[in-house]
Amino acid sequence: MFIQIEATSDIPIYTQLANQVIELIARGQLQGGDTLPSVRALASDLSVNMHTVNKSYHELEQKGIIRIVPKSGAIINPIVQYGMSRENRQRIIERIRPILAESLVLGMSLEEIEQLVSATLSLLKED
Amino acid sequence: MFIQIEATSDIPIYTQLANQVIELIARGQLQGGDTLPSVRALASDLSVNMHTVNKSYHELEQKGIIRIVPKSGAIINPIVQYGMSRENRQRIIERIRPILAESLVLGMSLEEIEQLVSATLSLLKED
DNA sequence: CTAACTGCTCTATTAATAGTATAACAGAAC
DNA sequence: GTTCTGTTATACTATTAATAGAGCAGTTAG
Repeated sequence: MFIQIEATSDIPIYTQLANQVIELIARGQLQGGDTLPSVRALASDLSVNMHTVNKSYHELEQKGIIRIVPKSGAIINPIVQYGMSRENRQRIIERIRPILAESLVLGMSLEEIEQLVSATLSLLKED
Repeated sequence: MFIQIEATSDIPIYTQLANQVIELIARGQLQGGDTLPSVRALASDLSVNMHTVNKSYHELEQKGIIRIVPKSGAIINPIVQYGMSRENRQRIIERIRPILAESLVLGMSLEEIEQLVSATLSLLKED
């Protein structure tokens, strides 16, 4: 698990952590069935508090990305193709919408924005 | 100016406000040269504190979307086509990247994501 | 079986952020 | 000249982020 936390970032540590786990899954370096390190182990590894890692794991669980088995560990859910619920889809739109609006206002064309999205998606698939 | 604030939202008021101004500009309902209401007027209008509106305006100024003339008012900058700086572009990517990664992990295909982006961009252009 | 490890809970503290509130300053607009 | 403007300063409350330590109870490995 290659995870790096930037302490100076304005992004909360537990969000940075969740985002990086998500990227590892998107990239295939973590797969359904794989287990995440214990909250204590990862906290120690990152020099971060146990509760911070715990909060991160629960955020991932709430998103439906992992499941947490009490007294045992955190397991990555398999990616369900075509399993995107309307709620999830709506949540994604609400998060992406202000960013797209800002891109338009900053002078990007529709084509430029779509190209930026494609490029970023490709980036996520690289090793 | 049709702006609505959701007090119960987990999104800060000043962010909601800035996002809605940005959408109004993207939609063409606000154009370069137009002025925003005074911080006091808008604060009173939205039943919100003056400092909250002030913070919102400064966020918009920092993004390069408006300029604030001291003792005068806030004026919307014209949209500069092809004026997207590398810094702005990078900032957009960093914000959109974790959302795209999550979409992939939740089971969306590349095509579905690109379609969702296009649909959201169209939504932003509607009246 | 025992010991180590696990997620979970509880309590506490510190620091930062969001929002409100009031007041005052000085320039702009009418 | 009065009103309105953005700006600054201070203060207070509430919430969140992060750390810290302790303990509980189930799981797992030796």
